[in-house]
Formats: sequence, C-alpha cells, structure tokens
Amino acid sequence: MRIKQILAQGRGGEEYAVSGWVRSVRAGKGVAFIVLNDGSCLGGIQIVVDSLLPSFPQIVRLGTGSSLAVAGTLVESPATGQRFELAAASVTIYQDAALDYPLQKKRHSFEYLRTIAHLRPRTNTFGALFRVRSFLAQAIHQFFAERDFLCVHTPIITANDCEGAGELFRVTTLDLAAPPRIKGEVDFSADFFSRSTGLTVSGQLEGELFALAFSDIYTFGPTFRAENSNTSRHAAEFWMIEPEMAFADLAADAALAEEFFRYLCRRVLDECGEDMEFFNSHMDTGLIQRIRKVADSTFQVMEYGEAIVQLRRAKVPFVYPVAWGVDLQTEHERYLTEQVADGPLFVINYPREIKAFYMRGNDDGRTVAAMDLLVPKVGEIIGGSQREERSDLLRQRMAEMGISEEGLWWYLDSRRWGSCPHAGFGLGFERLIMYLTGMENIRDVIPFPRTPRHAEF
RNA sequence: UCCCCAUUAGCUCAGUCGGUAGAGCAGGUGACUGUUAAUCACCUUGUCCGUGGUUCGAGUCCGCGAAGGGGAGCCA
Repeated sequence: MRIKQILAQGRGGEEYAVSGWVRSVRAGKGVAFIVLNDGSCLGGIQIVVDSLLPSFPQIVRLGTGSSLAVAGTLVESPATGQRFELAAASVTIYQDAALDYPLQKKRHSFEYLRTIAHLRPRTNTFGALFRVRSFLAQAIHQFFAERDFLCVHTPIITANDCEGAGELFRVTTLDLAAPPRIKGEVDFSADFFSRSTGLTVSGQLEGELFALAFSDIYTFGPTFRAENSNTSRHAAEFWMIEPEMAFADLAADAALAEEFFRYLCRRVLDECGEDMEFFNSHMDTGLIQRIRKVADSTFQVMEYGEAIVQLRRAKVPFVYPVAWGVDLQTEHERYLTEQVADGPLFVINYPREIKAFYMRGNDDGRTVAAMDLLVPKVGEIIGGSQREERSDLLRQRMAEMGISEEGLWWYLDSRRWGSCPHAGFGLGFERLIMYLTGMENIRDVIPFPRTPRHAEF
C-alpha cells in the first residue's frame, strides 16, 4: 500500500506493508526510527524497529537512500510529530545505499541538485514539484475534456518554422561530415524526408486545421527552440498547451484563458494542499495567498493603447522607453498587472508590426486582435490571438513579412473552403508550474532540463 | 549573445595586509536517548576550477580559458 493512503485512511491495529526509500535513520539501543518515503506524499511514514528484530544490526547502519520493504502493525504514535507509525514485524532490505549517496539529510542548493538530476526527485522539493506537475498535466486534460475539446497530437517533426518563433533544431539523417551538395548548398532532397526538417516550435498551425474540423481542440506536447537563451525562464525543450476554437473571437479567447487559468489555480490549491503548503513555506510565503486571489478574481481587460497611456503616466522610471508601437517589456507588464490592475490583466489589440503574421487585422488598420494575459510577479503568462481567417488579408500580410506561401499551402487552404473566425492561445507548461509553485528557475520544474550546453541524463 | 557575481573538504560556506587552509553538516568511533534534518564527545577528509604571469613567497594580485549562477535581450 502507498504511504499516502496509509497515513490518510490507515486504521490502528491493522497490518500494512510498505516499500520505499530511507530518508532518515535514528538509532538507539532498544529501538530505531526510520523515515520511509515512497513518493506518494511529502512526508514519510515513521517505521519503528525494535532491537529484538533479527535484522536490527543491519537496519541501524542503513544509509539515507536505501530501499526497503516493511511489514508491520499500524499503531498510534506515542510521540508528537505523527499520528501513526508502523511497528515493523519484518524489514526487507532491497539495497543498502552506500555512504557515497549524494543526497544528505540536509538542504542542498538547486545548482548542486541539477548536477544530480537523476536523484533529485527523491528530495522533498522535487517530490512536491513533480507531484504538482503531474497533477496539473492531468487537470489540464480534464479541463478540456469537460468542455468537449478534442485532444490533438500535432507533429513533433516539422518542415516549417511556423511563426519564425525561434531557431529550429534540425532533424536529419545526412552524414554531417560529408552531406550531399548541390552548387555548394546541402542537398536536403537526399535527406530522410526529402526536405529540410526540424523539431516543432509550435503546434498552433496544425491545431488550427483541426479546429476547423472539430470546432474546439487543444494540443499539449513538447516544443523545441534552438535559441541560445541562458535565462531562468528558457529551455530548449519545454511543454506547451495550445487550445484553438472555431467560431470564436478575441473576447471568447480571453474568456477561455481566464476560465482555464482560474480553474488550474483552484484545482492545485484544493488538491495539492500538502505540497502547496510546502512551497508556500519554503519558496515564497505569499504564494498561496496570491494564487487564491487569482482564483477568485475577475480578470481585467485593457487596450494596448490604454496600457501605453498608463505607462507614460507612471511615476516609476523604466529602463526601456514607452511609446505607441513598442513591445511591452517585463518591467512594463509587471507595472500594469501589479500597480494598475492589482491582479490578472489582459492587454489586447497590439500594434500589428510587433505581432505574428497569423493574427487577425483589426478595422483600425494598425492593430491586431492579440491578447496577453499578465499576472503579478511574472508578467506575461499566456499569449493568444484571433487568427486572420480572410484569405486575401492573410496572404497580403505574409507577403509584407516576407513569409513564403510555398511551405504553408496547406495552412492557406484552411482559408479557402469553409474558413471561419477562430482564436486560440498558448501557455508554456513550465512557466505555469513556476507561477504556481514559486520555483524561480525553469531548470527546476522539468525532470531533465535541456538548455544550451546541457543535455545530460 | 551582452553585463554582473562567484568557482576553496562529499555538501553549504569562511579565509583579514600576499606568509603552505578552517567551520558547520555529511562520514567514522563511542556514549546516550520514544527519536523527529535526534543529541553529546572524539576523529578522518583538500589538484584552493585550469593555465600562464608578478613575487623570496599566491587560495589571496594580474592575463587567458573553462564550467556555474544572476540580470538583460528573445520569448513560452
């Protein structure tokens, strides 16, 4: 039985068997205490071993990290600290962890733990983190399932860099030492796919195609960017959630984003209580209060033009100057959501020059139907738009931005027969986790982070 | 990619004015105890990131390099 279940619903006097890894051994002459953890919850179960047990001499020498199976009787604990403990009748040692086990019974730095990413899931912080991550992944699928959204697996290998969203990782089977060439250029027609391919930077374009068949869809999958970004917020491989709705405009898009974000805040507070308390006390003491506030609030909406007015009126000095037409920096976003709105804020209708080609042109001719959801402490967390469904305007915009129609003929086809208004947004899964746990480095919210120069494990 | 900070024991760090390195934890031994990252006593552990230089002498000062962290840009 899992330790979480026993601690929650175990009954005193009954027999239970658990398996897990040793967190701590405290040995005395007549009795030894083992804290055993199996990953099912933050805390472990206290195992009490009497010195009369034949394996007692081995047990008191067990190192942190050893793997055990224990069978015994659940009894009410006479000491404070835990309600129940397991009085061991038998202890089976799978493997005693030697003293060179890198995790000690003390606090380690995140930097150090990254160098032992294969072992860090056995720590309190990463145990809590990956339980929350798993819960959120399932909650996301649930949210969309409850609303009849189709889950679509868009391709990971792609031939198009859809929005120029970043450098593509190349996928090839060509001999790198001596690739076939034509006129000096690498001849990708000889490659596996008979063309140049890479790893996807977004599933959105394919998602749109499915929205135009199933009405409401979402993707939730890995995404890759070969940018040389060395920051706490960027990874070369990350997971992204991208819903897309047919017959929806920007307002409907923002409404979905709000419902979605508040749903996840609520669920994680309601159902990851123990782990969230841990983050609240160890990472960020304002965490639960902040998330609760978001879960209960109605998000405000502000036009980009109004945002610029507000920023220019601000008494705070900004590093980056503000004028109509510039993209908002993190400092601007935080000012708007923290000082002006004091809560989550949608900024909508951005200048077309700073946004992607597929965003729908507004009637004013200079803005597009884009929206960013800004939240306190972070800034932008969701970005979305209504898509340009009018074929002529879309092609015109692509021409202006120098995007070739050739590789996107299938995307343009979606605007030829039965095109309709549609909208969607993207949410970086790791950034969501960072927001909800207070963890400050993206490398610490993904099991085995891939960043420039790092693909270990 | 740019700017800044740091790299010393297994881990977290201190190291004064340039004079051959120290603490806590971990580990070992023992004691003690229904313990709670147990406690107490004693003990072990070093390519001071690498490299070149200045100097009688470099963990300490200077150059180069490497890897790390933070911030920025780009973004999710």
